[in-house]
Amino acid sequence: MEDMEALPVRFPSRQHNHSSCVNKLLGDAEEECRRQKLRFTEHRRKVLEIIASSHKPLGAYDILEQMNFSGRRQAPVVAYRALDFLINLGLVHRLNSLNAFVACMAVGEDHAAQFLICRQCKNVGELNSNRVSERIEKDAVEAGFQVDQQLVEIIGICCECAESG
Amino acid sequence: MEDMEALPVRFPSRQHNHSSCVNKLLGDAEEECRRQKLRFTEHRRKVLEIIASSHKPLGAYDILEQMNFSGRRQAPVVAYRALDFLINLGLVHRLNSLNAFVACMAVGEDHAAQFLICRQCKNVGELNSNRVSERIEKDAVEAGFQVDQQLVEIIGICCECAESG
DNA sequence: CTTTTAATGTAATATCGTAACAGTTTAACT
DNA sequence: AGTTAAACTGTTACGATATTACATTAAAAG
Repeated sequence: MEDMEALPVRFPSRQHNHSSCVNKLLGDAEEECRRQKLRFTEHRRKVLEIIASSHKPLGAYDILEQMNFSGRRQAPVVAYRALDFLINLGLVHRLNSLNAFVACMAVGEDHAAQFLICRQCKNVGELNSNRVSERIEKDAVEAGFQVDQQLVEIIGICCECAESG
Repeated sequence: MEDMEALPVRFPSRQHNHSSCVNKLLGDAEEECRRQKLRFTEHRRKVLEIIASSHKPLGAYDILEQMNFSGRRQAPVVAYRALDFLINLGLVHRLNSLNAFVACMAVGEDHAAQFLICRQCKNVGELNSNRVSERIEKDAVEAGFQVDQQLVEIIGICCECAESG
């Protein structure tokens, strides 16, 4: 018998409101940091803001470019440090196939992180299917392998791009 | 009802015979090139040989180091060109999480390519579960996404490392 | 044997990411 | 408050990964 629960897929529609995403994520970040007694510093806020303002993946150097607070160009390590922090907190994901970063769309949901990468519009969604992660886990175990981490990146064409030819 | 077909998993055992892997793969490569009227040049042969001689993933620059035919150090692009060729032919896979390359263990089998990466011994196996790839395909389609390519990399501990503590 | 296509050689450069270490801020504890 | 420990920042330098561009040579097709 097939499991019919709804998929928690998140794919950004073309005309959705970015600024509400950003605010939601900044709020989540603040709260999470308060809870875990971590510091949500200016760099970290800024990097999260930059990433959250784009549903297209950004490279570390793209982010860096947008970090010129005071006209000063920051060193790469500044961006990487903030990214590490945000990734550990689960607020940002790294896309290995692109060497790029996206904001998490399911903060606090303890989700499998599977990515849908549209090679036309470059938007990235999260599939987050427990069926997929469980299938991987089961088959790996059956093969004698103990799973710590799953990286799943799915490249193709998103719904909206498929419709508009 | 659960699909019970055997998994075509390939994980290299510690004492298996590398040289037969290498010969098999070189033979497959030659045959495939003859069939497709492609040239199996010295660079390509050498790179495949180097990769096939290791079940641990190799970086492009590791490969390059082993390409010193005549004492001359090759330019990086030489390795990358050969790698592109071999990847297109399906003889070599790229591991995005490691920026590294491994020989295919299931040449000509038209397989889903899912990788089991042991973070202790660094060996890499192929899970190649159709159940996984079909699950991904189904769920992505259900989410309105048209899949071209799946990248699945599973990080953990292999059977032999788990046994030996 | 010439045309065209594919592969190579070579240099330069782009892109991505980290190490090391001194200095500063913040939090925690007398 | 004053002291200490931990975390964060600034800065420099460098390492690792990958591509562009273009001139040359080799191979296949006609």
